[in-house]
Amino acid sequence: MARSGYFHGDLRRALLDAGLEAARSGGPEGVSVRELARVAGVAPSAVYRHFEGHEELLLELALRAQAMVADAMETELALVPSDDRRAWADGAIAATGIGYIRFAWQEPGLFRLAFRTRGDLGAAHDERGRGACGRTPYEQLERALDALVDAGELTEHERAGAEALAWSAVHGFAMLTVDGPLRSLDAQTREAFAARIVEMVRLGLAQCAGAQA
Amino acid sequence: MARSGYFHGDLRRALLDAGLEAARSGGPEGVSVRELARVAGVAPSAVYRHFEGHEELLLELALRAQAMVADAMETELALVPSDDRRAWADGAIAATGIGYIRFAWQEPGLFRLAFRTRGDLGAAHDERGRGACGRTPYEQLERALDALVDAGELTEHERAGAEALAWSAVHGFAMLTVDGPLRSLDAQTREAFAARIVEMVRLGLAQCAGAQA
DNA sequence: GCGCTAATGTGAACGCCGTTCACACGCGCG
DNA sequence: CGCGCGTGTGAACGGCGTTCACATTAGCGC
Repeated sequence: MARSGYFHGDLRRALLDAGLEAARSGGPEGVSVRELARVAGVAPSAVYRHFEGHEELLLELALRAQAMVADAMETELALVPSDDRRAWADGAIAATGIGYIRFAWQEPGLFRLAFRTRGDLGAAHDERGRGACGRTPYEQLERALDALVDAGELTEHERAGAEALAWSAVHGFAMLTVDGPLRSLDAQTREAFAARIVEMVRLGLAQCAGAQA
Repeated sequence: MARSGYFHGDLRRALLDAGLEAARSGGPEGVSVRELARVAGVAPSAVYRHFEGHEELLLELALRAQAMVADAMETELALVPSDDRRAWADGAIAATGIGYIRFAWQEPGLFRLAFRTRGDLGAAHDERGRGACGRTPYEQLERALDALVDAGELTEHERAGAEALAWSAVHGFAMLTVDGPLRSLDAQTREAFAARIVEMVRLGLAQCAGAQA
């Protein structure tokens, strides 16, 4: 993709790729307009032909990173045996959480980029946030929760708002362990905690009286 | 505290106060060395007589904000009737979580400043993070968990690592609702979810098989 | 009371950042 | 072939964190 003279040819893609690479090593803070332009071999102002500005660039990159999270979840989901509906549902909700958390550990920079927040729940179903698996991370969660309902482990009433509960616990744990106060936990303890978090979610969803308004 | 001529008199405190004010309205991003210097009526370089740099300034401010979180928790704790040991323990763990979450809603900027992460678990017991109540937010959580053990609701085994679980769920929920995808929830739904989160934690701690390594 | 030292504040400078704008280039359509 | 419009350029603006030589003065030892 070396540029042929004056024009680049595929600058938008080049910038996004450079952005992901920059975030991989430096997190969202490591993504700067000028740096990406430098990597792409282009003047800083050229970036503005393809993105409104720094913020929109980060937003686009975040969606790409979210797609990667969705696929990381999919990888974990693939390991769940699907012979029994109830076992699959249990496995699915766990795999979804564990996939989220493992991605955070393996790619802390991209994880922080993906969930740098900003952006309402609208992004939960953004096409650009879907991975090769065809779903966004949020949609993966919805799928696992639906499976719990199908398996009779969750009532419709309990189901309402379950995304918020599950996401909160798993997201919080990921944040605290990625660049938060729990970041220096050893791998073994970390895995054990992750398992407890996921178990807590499963129990909490099912047994909570569903105080939903 | 108007400066008397060349010297300020109490610049460090003035900078910290200005920093909290800036973070209150603009979050941690709103805290800049130059801005604080401007507010304090001093040259930017003067800041470096009192702080190593921007990062140390933010760290110091974060501890101050944490102290405020601890006191917010204390306010909630004060409402818990203490006649019955078991009821108090239940109330305490809930109040701790709710205090954390309500603070996040009331002072989103300061909350984001307080838990901008960076900084190991060492900060959990930092003297500067203690509020008027004499405890850091983490120590408030420890206290509530200890109460659960005292009341016989939690075994010593379950108690191990319970901080991580509880903190994760509550912190995650706070993050998602403060500036995350769940930020546009209406107040009523938000409160209902918060209650469910706290209930999930209580159940999850007690009934989890404690997969601690 | 006096003079010196060390602490504190100044102002200019450096290199980074995001962003803007007038301008240069050249692909592809008429 | 000519030209328009999409794309890239380069210089500039203001803001940032940070540094450094220098100015000021509080407070201590005498």
